[in-house]
Amino acid sequence: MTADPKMYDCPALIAIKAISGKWKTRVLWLLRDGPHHFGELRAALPGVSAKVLSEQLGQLKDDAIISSREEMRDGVLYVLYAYSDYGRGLIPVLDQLGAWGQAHQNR
Amino acid sequence: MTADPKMYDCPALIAIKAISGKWKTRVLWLLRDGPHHFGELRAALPGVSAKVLSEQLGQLKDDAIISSREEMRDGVLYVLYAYSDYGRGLIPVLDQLGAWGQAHQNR
DNA sequence: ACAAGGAGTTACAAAAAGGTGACTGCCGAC
DNA sequence: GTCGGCAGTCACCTTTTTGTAACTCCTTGT
Repeated sequence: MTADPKMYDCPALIAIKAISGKWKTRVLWLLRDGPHHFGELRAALPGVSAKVLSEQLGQLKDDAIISSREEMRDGVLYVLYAYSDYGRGLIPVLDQLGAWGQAHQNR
Repeated sequence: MTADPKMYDCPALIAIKAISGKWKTRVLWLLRDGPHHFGELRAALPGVSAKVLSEQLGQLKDDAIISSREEMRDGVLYVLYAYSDYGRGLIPVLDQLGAWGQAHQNR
């Protein structure tokens, strides 16, 4: 990835690769108003499978955009996902992307 | 697409769908400094096939981000691709995406 | 011991995206 | 009329991404 010369010509592609995926932007959208655990995300995203959600959360974690912490509640384990400080830097970008997307939708 | 309720929750996804594709951002990058014809784009993007380039140019045209016009030069037909006025509105978004991508790359 | 709730994982299947090589259509020069 | 340069298209195949269903692990309460 870093060794790919074609990538150099287009830094935007690096950003896109980090946030594209059928559910990633939606997850990132949901996490704006605070941490959510796996089951909440799953319930909020009708149609997502545990497998794919887990994969995409893993990729967002690998990119350090989100982080997770475990929490015991009532003897049951919850894994909470939230933006990392680094990941929060992505929010303005997502906002601008969203603004353009919305305008594009009803053009 | 417009009828998909899940889309509503995440306008950023609409934008991403419009610009994601292995070559779209790179094409958009090249078109910043003026129109280019098919063969030029192809030569500037080592590894792209005529089929896929043609497909992606078609999608960018369908989204009205770029436009094309034909031109005769030396008895040979060239098809020039360039940003549309509407598409130029995407440039600041790509810039911000690129800035984040670059920072992300060497984090 | 076992049930219940949460968080995944695994093997497999389907769908979408991208790639290949050969082919077509157009136009003007020879 | 045939050749060369440009802009694609077509049928087919490979790779990547997403989806499905069944299953595991962990912890506390009964």
